[in-house]
Amino acid sequence: MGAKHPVRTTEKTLALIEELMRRGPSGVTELAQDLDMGKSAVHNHLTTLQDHGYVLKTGDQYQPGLKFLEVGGSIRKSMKLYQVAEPEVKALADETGELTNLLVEEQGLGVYLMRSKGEDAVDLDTYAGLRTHLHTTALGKAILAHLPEPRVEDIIEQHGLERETPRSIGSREELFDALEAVRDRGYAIDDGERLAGLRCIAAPVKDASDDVLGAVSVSSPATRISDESLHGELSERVLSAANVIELNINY
Amino acid sequence: MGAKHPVRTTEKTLALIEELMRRGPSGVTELAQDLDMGKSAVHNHLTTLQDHGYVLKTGDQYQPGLKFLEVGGSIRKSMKLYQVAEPEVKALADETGELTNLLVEEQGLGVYLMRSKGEDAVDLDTYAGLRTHLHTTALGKAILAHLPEPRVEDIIEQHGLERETPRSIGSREELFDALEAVRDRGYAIDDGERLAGLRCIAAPVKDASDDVLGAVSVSSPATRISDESLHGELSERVLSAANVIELNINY
DNA sequence: GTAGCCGTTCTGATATCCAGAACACTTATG
DNA sequence: CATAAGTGTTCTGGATATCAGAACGGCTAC
Repeated sequence: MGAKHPVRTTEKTLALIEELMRRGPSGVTELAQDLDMGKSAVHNHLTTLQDHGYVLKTGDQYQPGLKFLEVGGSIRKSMKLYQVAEPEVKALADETGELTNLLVEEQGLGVYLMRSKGEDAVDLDTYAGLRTHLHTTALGKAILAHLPEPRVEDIIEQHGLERETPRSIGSREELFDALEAVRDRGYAIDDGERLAGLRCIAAPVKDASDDVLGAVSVSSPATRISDESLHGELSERVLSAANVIELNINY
Repeated sequence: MGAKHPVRTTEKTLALIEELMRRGPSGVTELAQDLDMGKSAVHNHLTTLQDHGYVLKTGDQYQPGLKFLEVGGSIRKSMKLYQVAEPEVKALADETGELTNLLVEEQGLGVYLMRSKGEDAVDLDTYAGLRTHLHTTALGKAILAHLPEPRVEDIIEQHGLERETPRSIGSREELFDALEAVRDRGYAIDDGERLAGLRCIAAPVKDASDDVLGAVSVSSPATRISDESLHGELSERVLSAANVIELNINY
């Protein structure tokens, strides 16, 4: 997807922002070294970004500013799926007491749109905006299972099937078997594949023409959740939440 | 705060992003017209941003992508105040059943870091990342009241004191009187100043050296909240939440 | 006191951005 | 069904803005 005529100056600005994110508050000299740019160039970019609110300066340290949250928050708020799913995902967290999530696919990756913590929820280090490989989570598998097959092939091609933990999916065959199972059951599970001792169960949200819009999940420590409840009450709850969202999204 | 040597190309990229936010999904030609740029320039910028995930293309329409949420979410997650305040603001919403908020000051404006909806919460169109003038909300007044006076003068100079509604603060004198009252009471109120029929009550969060870090608030419809509870139970709850955050933030 | 950091400013050679024209394609329209 | 008018995309070269490097001023350290 490489641009035919990329704007190199813009790419430098973006690289600078991402470096700032990685490093946190930083000085001009260290950034210039890490990015192989002159100090003056870095300084020009930083002050320009500062003028527009994207970068803050405190003392001699620069850091990314909350303007990014404004842009991101505004985009999320404008998404129909978020608008109708938000109260349902929250309700699901309150009902179950667990951690619930909403994921969408963008450019072949999963993006968490929100999470909601119930009373007894585990504390994962996911956050709204976080990106993840689709084949490594129940949420992602729920989405992949309902994408057209050529699309899935594209995504594998683009992002690979890196095995994140020993238990996780790491081959094309494993993945397609898993997706088949998801379609049969109606929901996807993750039994310690991403994090030992953590179980997730996820259901897809589809629109009127059966295209998948995203997925909803519940995450729970394995100690708290029996096999029966995993495939019984809990899956019912997740499927029901997904269903309510589907109904509301099609008016 | 104008940069001495602004990077004009970067400014064009940022203008493009903000235009995309305002308009939602847009075509190349309309963007070029609105921004007074050539079509090829707009196209080059868009494809560059797309390569890096900041812009998405569906059909012939471009739109801003969730990468902004990733950057913004990651910044928020790295903020100490957010980490310790998040569970408290949520607990405050559960206790009171109302809408609760967390605001910080950045570049003279208020930025909502989060909001949490209790069972009976009103539905405002605020969202995480939204910016607001400090003098127009209880949250903002709670912060202004505890900033050094020269800083407050700077902010007035920079952003003015536009009156958003007839009841809201619109002069330097009104503001300083209000801030004095906030310091006396310990909390700030907004009685229909921003939205008719909406009452807010906000308390500042300060660090060990008494610098203000942000503010916490509860928003409630006036019909549900008497004068006694406003200045009694409810203010106690907000102050208590702010206090817990202060304790936790200083270890 | 002076050596070594830092961020900031300045300059001009040079890399690159971008207007405009041409192209490919789809959708209106007579 | 032709053809006109819209779209996004590609290409080019001359104008322009970017950026390396050097110089500056303000720190802190020793």
